[in-house]
Amino acid sequence: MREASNRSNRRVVYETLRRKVLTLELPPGASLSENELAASLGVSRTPVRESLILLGEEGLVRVFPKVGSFVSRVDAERVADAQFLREAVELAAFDDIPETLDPGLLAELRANLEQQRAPGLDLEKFFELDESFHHGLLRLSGHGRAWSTVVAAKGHLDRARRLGLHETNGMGRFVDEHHTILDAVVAGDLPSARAGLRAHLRAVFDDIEKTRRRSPELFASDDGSVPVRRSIAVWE
Amino acid sequence: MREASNRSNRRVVYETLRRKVLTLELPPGASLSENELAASLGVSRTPVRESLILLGEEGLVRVFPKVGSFVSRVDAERVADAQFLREAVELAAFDDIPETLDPGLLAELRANLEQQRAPGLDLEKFFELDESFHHGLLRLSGHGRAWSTVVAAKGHLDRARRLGLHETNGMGRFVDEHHTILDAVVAGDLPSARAGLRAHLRAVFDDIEKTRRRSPELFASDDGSVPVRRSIAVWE
DNA sequence: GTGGCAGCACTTGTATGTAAGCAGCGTCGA
DNA sequence: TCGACGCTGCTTACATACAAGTGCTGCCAC
Repeated sequence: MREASNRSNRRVVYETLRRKVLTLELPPGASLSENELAASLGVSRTPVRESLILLGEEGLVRVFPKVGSFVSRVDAERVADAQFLREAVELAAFDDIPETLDPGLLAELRANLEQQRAPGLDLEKFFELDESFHHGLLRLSGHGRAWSTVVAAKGHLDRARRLGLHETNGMGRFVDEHHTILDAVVAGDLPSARAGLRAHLRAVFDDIEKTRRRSPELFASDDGSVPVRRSIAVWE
Repeated sequence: MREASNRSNRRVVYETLRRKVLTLELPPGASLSENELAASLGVSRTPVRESLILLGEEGLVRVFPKVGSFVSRVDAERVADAQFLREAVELAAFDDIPETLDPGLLAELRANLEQQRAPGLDLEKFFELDESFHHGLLRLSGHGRAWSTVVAAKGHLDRARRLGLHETNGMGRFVDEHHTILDAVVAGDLPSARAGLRAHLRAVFDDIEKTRRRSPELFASDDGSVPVRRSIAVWE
């Protein structure tokens, strides 16, 4: 099956840039010249440009015609929007949890949680497991495909979370909450599962808000002006 | 190609194509050659190609490398996904309705409903008003910005609705439901508003399902094969 | 020193050229 | 008759050339 080849140059460039933006390797405000990126990635401007357009639609990049392209600042409003959307979707999915859960999927979720408990877990690996866990919760109710929309909308939220966890180092608590939620689902106690999930997502959000109050400069809202070219400390 | 407009060619082409796909002026399966479109729109292939990539990300167009680009068939799974997402978002918004509603926004919504009652309402105009109404409901709770994500996700749903309304001609009932919902919100009766909205959205969905059973060929799910080139009756 | 202006360097937007792959069709051989 | 095979014309993917606008920079007049 020749599906739109995942190996196309554009796909590679897009995924590379997206990852770098989300992991803050490309920090908010960073300049993204089509020419520079093309040269450094060893491709022409075309796939780079097409990737920047896609990232622009996602809100992760701002393109100023004839001026330049820049990684967008973390926008508190967009973070709140994404939080609202994901909470709405993940909670609504619980309404459609079937009587008997898919055993294979359940095993997958348990294995995932096991890995979250691994000692010395890398931060990026944790995020990966966290994503997979929440996606799995949606799949339990047959709404796994809605996850891609959530993912596309929550770029700003993810960057904010990374900023927060860099500062608080408190991912252990989130892992505990994951266990509690899954246990409630398995026990068929949906009200508890709902409450637990809502509290979990809200806790993440509150964490972000704390970070925002502590380091407001990271969250300066995008008002349409071109970012000033200064370096900002992103972590440490 | 002189554009006195500050809107880029790409934006114009993108919006034109998107509108034509959603209104079924470009029916599912239609071929979208970059060259042909560029010639007929009076631009080069570049903005056309970039627009097709964006529409591809939205799922409205399928691009087969080295083969061709086609308007995607209405995919029942994607319709269901969009229905789930919009219902989740619109219902969750009701949780955040403020005590006192924004008077200007309320007046806007009432004026909108008034127009929905206009005699001999054009179908496309109705869809426009419907969109605006639901967006307005979100804005009442301060979650207006989440609408754009819903819009981006519900392309397949919109096409399915158009197919359904062409066959049933029953938009009057939906207008009544709009009134009922808004009245409940204004009265502060959120449980009724929630129930009414859910029933409303489900009714739309059921309507689509009826159409699907009647005309399954319009909904053939996209399995990765290139559409066969045959003409299908889209309405009438 | 300072204000103003011209020009340059660099940006994205658009157009076009080149590469490479699939599909359909006609031909040719058995 | 029928199947294999290569040609041909189309497609998108990628590279590059050109256009047009922006903002910095440094020179120059005062």
